Amino acid sequence: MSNINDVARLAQVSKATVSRVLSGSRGVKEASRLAVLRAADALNYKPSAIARSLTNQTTHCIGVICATEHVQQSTGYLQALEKQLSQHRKHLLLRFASDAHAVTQAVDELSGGLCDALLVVGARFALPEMQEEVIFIDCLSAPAALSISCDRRFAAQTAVEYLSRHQRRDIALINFSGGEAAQETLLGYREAAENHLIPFNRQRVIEGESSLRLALQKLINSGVKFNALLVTDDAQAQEAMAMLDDYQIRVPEQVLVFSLDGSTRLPGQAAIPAIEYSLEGIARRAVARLLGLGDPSDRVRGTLLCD
Amino acid sequence: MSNINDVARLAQVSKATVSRVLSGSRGVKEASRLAVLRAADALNYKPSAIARSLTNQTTHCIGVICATEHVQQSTGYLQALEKQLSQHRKHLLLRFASDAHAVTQAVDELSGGLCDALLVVGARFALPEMQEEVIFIDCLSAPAALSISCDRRFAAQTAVEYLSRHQRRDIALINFSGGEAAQETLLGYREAAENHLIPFNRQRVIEGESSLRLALQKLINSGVKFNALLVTDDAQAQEAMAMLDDYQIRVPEQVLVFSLDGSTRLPGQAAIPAIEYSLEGIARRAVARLLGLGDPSDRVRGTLLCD
DNA sequence: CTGTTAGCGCGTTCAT
DNA sequence: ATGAACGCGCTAACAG
Repeated sequence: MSNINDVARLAQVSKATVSRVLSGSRGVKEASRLAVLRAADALNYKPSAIARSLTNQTTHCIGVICATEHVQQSTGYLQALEKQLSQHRKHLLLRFASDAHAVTQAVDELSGGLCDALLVVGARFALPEMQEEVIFIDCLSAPAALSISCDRRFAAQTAVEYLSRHQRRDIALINFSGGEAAQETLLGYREAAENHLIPFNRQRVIEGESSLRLALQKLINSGVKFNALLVTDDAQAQEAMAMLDDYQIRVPEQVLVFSLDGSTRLPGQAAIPAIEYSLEGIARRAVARLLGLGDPSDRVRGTLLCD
Repeated sequence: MSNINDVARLAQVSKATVSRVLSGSRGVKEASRLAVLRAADALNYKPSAIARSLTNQTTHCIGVICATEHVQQSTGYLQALEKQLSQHRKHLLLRFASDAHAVTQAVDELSGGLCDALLVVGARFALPEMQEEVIFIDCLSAPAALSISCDRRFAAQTAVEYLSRHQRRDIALINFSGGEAAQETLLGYREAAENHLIPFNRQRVIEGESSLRLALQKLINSGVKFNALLVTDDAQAQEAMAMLDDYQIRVPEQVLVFSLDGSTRLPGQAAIPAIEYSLEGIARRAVARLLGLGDPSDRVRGTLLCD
């Protein structure tokens, strides 16, 4: 592979001029400009990305750590992210990690100057603190200031309104097990209920259970009536439906299951009503934040999705 | 971020010694070894991957260009590849590309010294020649010497044997539209048929049609009888089944559809018999080839998959 | 407008 | 065993 010196020699100019032409090309005589271009072309010269990185202290690489539980979910994100990144001439360095330890390790290995920044996607587990420049997408337990966060309050409100409109007023909620996401969701749920004159019944809200099965079990055991069930995502919805089926409770006739996040749903999957977030929108914001643009307090609003 | 000079200064040795200690070479007094280690730890020093790359002329990055038509297919490959690559301490630079032009562009952008090698996955379209170091996975129209290729002959044989065992002896084949893959598949089909005393009927083999619909149309119009249908992959199988349904032909009672490649099947998808290739095995071979190991003529054999 | 010089951070001689 | 010096390929600052 030829380097900048070869081009300079062939074009009869100095390295600096070659660099100027190929980088910002301002303030260069047209004659030498052409000479450089011609020489570069003749030698099939490609500037070395590494040498550039060393000088500029920037690699144009963004590390993406996929911590998605169900790998299928990651595909949509990856595609959306890659699209946004390549539009900004950034490269995507991919890494999968299925637990906190693996994430930490991935962060370590990617932060030897290899990446300009990191993105962690879909971590459902507790994450350790990190000093690197990291943005979190769809992660629970991540500092809000560094997260692309969904407007969960809005989602819950929208869901309750939809259900109310469909004469489902006994709405149960199996919430996130904690954190801001849980608070906001509950807030939206209560607000919308109030607006629609639906009395609040604490027994219909399950929080803090470690698994959906336990939560739903608790709900059913409590004996409280419900004809709609709000769950936090599609995976939960699937589980819930399977379990309701075991209990001979018909879906959606007896209980309408609603997913508060159906964004990573696959084409062939069962269509239950859900709030859907635009992966492209999320990716766009994430990339904007990486570039220092965008407002951290800005939240993504989902769309009601029902056939 | 601290650099090698800082460490050298703090450890009261020269850069060279620091480098020796951290690069594992022997011949360093134990005292200075410890001093360096201590200093590096104190400064939280990480050698710069980029500076290393510049001197070593190797980045440990492998570019992966996903040209998969249905993006869901890529997930399995990506996961398998990332696993193998990270085991060899390599990084995965991801790129999606949906046509030949996009692939070319991706190759261009990734080959400025940024990657040590490239991997193209799942291209179903014609690819241009490229001079970079590239390995092709699951691509049609790629030089055999650079491909991780499946033993299609074996797959077709296995399929025919399976069908014959299930009393389906009128086996139609909608083959690849050309290339070595088509030849091998046909070869396997004929060999197995011969072994099982199934007479060969050219009308049952459709080749060179641009789409499955056209091919199947042609097959049906020809009026030839068939009670089994071999197609090249799951996407084709889905289409075929939809079309057979339109024709009121019951699957599998009247026609058993068999997919010659069901590797990237999703969990929830309809289970038809298929040959499945181990994504891990494929990824392993691909990485081995990148590292200069492995035998180019070695082909991956699939496994019969039926519920 | 252009050439020269000095790094970016590290690995690797080559002397000592 | 170890330090000084050079080079990887490129860009930025400074002269001219």
